[in-house]
Amino acid sequence: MPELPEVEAARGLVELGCKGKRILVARVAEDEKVISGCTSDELRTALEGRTLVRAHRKGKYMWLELDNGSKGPWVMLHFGMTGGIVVKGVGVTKYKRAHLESDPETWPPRFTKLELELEGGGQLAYVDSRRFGRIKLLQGADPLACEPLCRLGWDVLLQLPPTAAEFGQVLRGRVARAPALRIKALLLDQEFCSGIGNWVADEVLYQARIHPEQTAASLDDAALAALHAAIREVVGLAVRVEADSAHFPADWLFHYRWTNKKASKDASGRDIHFVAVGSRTSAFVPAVQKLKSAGASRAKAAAGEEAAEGGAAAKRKRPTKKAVEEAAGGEAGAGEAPAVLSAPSSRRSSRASAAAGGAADLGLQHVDSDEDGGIGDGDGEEEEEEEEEEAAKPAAKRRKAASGGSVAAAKPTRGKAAGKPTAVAKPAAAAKPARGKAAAATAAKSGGNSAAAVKPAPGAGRRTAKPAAEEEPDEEEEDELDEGAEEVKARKAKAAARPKQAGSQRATRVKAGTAKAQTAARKAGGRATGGPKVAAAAAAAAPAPRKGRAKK
DNA sequence: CGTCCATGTCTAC
DNA sequence: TAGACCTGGACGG
Repeated sequence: MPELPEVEAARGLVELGCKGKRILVARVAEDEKVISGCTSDELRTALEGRTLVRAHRKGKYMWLELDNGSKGPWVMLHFGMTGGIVVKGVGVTKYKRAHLESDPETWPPRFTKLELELEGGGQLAYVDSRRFGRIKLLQGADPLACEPLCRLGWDVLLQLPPTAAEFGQVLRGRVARAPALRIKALLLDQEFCSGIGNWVADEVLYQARIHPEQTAASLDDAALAALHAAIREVVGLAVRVEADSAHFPADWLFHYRWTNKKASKDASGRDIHFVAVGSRTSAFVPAVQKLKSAGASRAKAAAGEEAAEGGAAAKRKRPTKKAVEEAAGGEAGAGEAPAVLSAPSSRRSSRASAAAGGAADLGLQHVDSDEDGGIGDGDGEEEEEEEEEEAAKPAAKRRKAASGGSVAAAKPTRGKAAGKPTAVAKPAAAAKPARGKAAAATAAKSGGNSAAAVKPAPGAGRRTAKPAAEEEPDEEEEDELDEGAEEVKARKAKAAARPKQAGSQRATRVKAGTAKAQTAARKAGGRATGGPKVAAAAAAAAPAPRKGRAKK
């Protein structure tokens, strides 16, 4: 999810857990989707025996510097939507992502694609359930000159133009060639600036009070200045709290946009609307973020066009969801004084800006010059964190209120999420669909994803026979299974205590998987070689493949 | 069950 | 500017 703040947090995590340590063993999953551009053996070889010197980052990409004389290769990591780093014993506390929360006992975590065993006993894993993430080797002395990285625009944390004026200049320069480009789309364009993802973009626009569909070219100086400040503030703060949303200010839109219940409202009770910009959902608050079409609508706005605004937005989002119903609703008088928004915002702003500004300066020279930096980047800001924590409390409360009773379910759900996978996945983990169509027919397609897909190094692991040797699971898999058994017990106990929903749902799912697994053969091919060990178990437990989901 | 949604790229019509 | 690519969770029936 990683958008810049989370990747930065992951970078810090990697340095925290691995910097200066030698990599004794590297296990790489047979997943040529995620491990791209090189074989898993090549990746393993590049890592084993080397010491991790540093972890660098630009935008949403991160790469590892090894003690190979800076001649490469460098190990590049991208997290897609669901990727992340887990450090045994540490990662769990650092990361708040539900899908990364796992029992410390469970190792490697589910969906591990790369696992490092470090000297001194530390262990680190790169996980990615959806497999949109990428791990690849970058050759040469300058990773920034390599393919994915060389196309990235300035990093929004380290290379944000220091002044609003400069920022405006850069932005206008880019926009000159695309007068119709909407600001949201521009912010998401990694070639323009790197690191902003969907939620950061929405948050930034919300704070800057700019409508996501506003044409970038139409933004005046004031708007650009607000945008500049908002980027600095949102990104800076998110990074300082290590991307832990529990520490985001209570008034951030972030807390309200995903409360999948109809009437979403922001911290001040204003309606949140949704529009698709560039095929991504944009959440915004029409009461604060008004769409103004250059000049012309100036008059309109003056003429009290509030309603029209809402209406327009509603129409656009129409295709999306049912949030339309409440489109017409109030707004009438809601449009005023965004107290919460402006007051605390500006208050924080000054300090946040100062901090981020410094980073930006450094960044302009060296993208990754933040050396020790990263997480707590720079000069003392501890006090501020405390403050954020304070702010976060109300956030949690409000969130509950906003999402109705669903929160009650959300909590347990999480628990379930953490528990269920292991239980269900254990067996699944042992399954590795083969490439053959025959195998494809039987094996559910979850192979490339399982922790067990992590193949031990030929030397270190032991038998790495051909996929043919499907019977016996790797020793490490066995360990896992054993280990899992106990946990399953514990979890069941817990499950019993929590709302029945969770339990029954789980059962249902498993069954569903079975049924589907039998029918679903289709696209089992692809990654995950390794062989269909325990295909039966797989069929029984592996979540079945979803059919084409061409949403229409 | 089925349907929709998701923190991100990448690629065709 | 729509799909594709993948998988899991929430929710509706």
